[in-house]
Amino acid sequence: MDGQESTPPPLPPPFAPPLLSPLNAPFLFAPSLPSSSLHPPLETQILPDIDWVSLLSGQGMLGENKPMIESASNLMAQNGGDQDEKGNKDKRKGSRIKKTSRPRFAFQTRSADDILDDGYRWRKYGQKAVKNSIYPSYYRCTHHTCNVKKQVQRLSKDTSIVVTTYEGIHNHPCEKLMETLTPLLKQMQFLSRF
DNA sequence: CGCATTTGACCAGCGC
DNA sequence: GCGCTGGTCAAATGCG
Repeated sequence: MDGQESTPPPLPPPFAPPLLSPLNAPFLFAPSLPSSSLHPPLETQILPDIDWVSLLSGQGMLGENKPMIESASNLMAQNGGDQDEKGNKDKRKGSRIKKTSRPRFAFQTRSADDILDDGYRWRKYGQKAVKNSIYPSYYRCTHHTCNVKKQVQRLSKDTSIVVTTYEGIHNHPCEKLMETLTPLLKQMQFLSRF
């Protein structure tokens, strides 16, 4: 554990598709903007709608950039973004939604830390051993109106690689980003008066 | 005291 | 139809 990897958090999913719902547009690119709290990843791969079997069995895509935006936006178009999940809040029954029913974005990141600071606040709601992975953790965005989830797990073949999967699109601005940008925006407004 | 994490149980989807 | 697996819930616990 040297400092080799104080991992640069990969950019959260929403950064991707300009094709996504215009409703979310204002926030789509936010997290990808550079800021003191959002460092660029040292080594990050974006994965298309994940093939966990090949991924976790060592055939990961590290080394070959694969665009995932298309598959993600397709999913989005089919499902109307993270708008689903409405109506199945009633207790546990029926609360589970079909897998792949929401846009998903995955990153491979070489990191010592499981938690990547993407500027949003996350609450862990579960962790359990699954067949092809080492105790993946499940997180949910703490924003009350936001249903975005993410799954964090390490490759069984190479535990230095963290695979982060985002599901859904944030429907609110990134707090940290806003903190960072606010003074900048004010300054720009001020300068634009001249 | 409030919020986040842990953890076991529960449940739905999928493959056989 | 049954069993397995992954994903989620929610109570208990920990921490600031």
